[in-house]
Amino acid sequence: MTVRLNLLFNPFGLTKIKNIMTEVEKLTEEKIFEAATEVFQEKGFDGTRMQNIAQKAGINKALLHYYFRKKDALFDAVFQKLAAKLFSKFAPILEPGLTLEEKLRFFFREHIEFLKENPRLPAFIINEINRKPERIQRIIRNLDFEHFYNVLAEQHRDEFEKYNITPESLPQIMTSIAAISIFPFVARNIFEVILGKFGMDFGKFLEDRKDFAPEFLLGALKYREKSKKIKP
Amino acid sequence: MTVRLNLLFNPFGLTKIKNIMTEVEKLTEEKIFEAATEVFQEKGFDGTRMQNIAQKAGINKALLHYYFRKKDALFDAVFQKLAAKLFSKFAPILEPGLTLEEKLRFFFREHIEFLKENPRLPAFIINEINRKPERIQRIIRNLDFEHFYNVLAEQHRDEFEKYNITPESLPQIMTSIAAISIFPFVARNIFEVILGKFGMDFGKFLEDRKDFAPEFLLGALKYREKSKKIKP
DNA sequence: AAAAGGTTTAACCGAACGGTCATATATAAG
DNA sequence: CTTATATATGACCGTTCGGTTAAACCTTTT
Repeated sequence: MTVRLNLLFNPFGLTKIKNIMTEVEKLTEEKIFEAATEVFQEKGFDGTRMQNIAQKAGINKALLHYYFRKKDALFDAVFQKLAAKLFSKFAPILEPGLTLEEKLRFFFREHIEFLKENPRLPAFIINEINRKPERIQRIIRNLDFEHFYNVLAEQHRDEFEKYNITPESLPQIMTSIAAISIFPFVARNIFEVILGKFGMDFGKFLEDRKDFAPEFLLGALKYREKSKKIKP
Repeated sequence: MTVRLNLLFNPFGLTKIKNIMTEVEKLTEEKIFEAATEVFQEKGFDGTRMQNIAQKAGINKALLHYYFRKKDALFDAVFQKLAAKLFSKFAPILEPGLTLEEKLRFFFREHIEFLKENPRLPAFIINEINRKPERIQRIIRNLDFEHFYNVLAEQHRDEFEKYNITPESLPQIMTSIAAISIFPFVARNIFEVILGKFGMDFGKFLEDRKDFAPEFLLGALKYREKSKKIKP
């Protein structure tokens, strides 16, 4: 386990081969990783101090460098894991047996719920990507989007036809779906204050959004259906 | 002018009263401010080095502290100006004489064009707010949202009725509008790579979006009109 | 022209940071 | 028990950073 972890987290060098892994070691490495995940999300790469992570993990700073030799290495491990976590939540879109409508309702409900549990995740990923775009490119380049599109178009050929979803408009629609779901969390601090001015609760707003978002999106799609003939 | 600038930028202390301001001084202060605006947007507060700003402004680091005594003070000045710039772009929504449809089309076109010219602006504001939420609260608390809502509801009473826009759904709709317009810029580096995989250009995507966004949103609103009777 | 006050600079300072090292402690193997 | 190896620690190092200082320079006032 530790070997596998080190291979994942520290791909650049000296993964020590150990026959047996002590329970303590596993705990320490996990404790570090969890502490780092917290601090990096809260403070960002530049704002994070190794001392701070060590403190939160309840260990010495030198021990931090014993497990993850550089700040970069530790950050990369955390970033990669969190990015995968975020992107994996789009996977259910490809599950078979559901109509497009059903998928949309399911997606928004599950996605917003997931983000409620990981509210700092999207802003963290987005900020670090803006700070150093190479990070995401390495991750995204390995994903097979052509496959993604083909499966989706195959599964929903009729609905794509009905709603006039073309290879040209699909990116616009997908972007809007992601935006509607993610943006409230990214700009949470802004909306929270504004909503507060009207005596509204952000938690309530999010609960409402689980229903509002799919209805909103389906409305937009269905209207395309109506106006399809007018503006082909 | 310098006095006014210093009052704005450096509200905590010693605004030197000068009868006459030399041309050089104005240039220096402006040069610093512009350099700081660039660097802060690119690197964020934590990633920015005062030495780097001084270099970009073509001056000495000590002179930087002569004009803006602390990094915080310089950052606050830049942040406040940029935040105002970003939020001010929502103002046209209150202009009289246009229908809701016209406003939406106008807003998306102008807003996306503005963001094309200031692509780093939204991500910068959002990140720094997440890093230190107090920043935005000070700014937002002074805005009169009740007035905003009243004017809007007054101007478009018929359309609000027609599209079933209520005090409860308006935040959802406004959030979605902001999201659809801003999010592509915030997550630009992600979308750019994905679009590239399909041989599509991000610039073209944005141009398309100026038309797509309002149609999309109006579709969603108009569908509400249709289904209003079904689910009141 | 000389005094005064604002502007610019090079040199400097202390604190904080990422990272290392020597050493100690714990664990497993022979 | 002894040896070897992995794990943990406190002290330490070189560098970088935000910020300061003292002195030089320039412009305006008298």
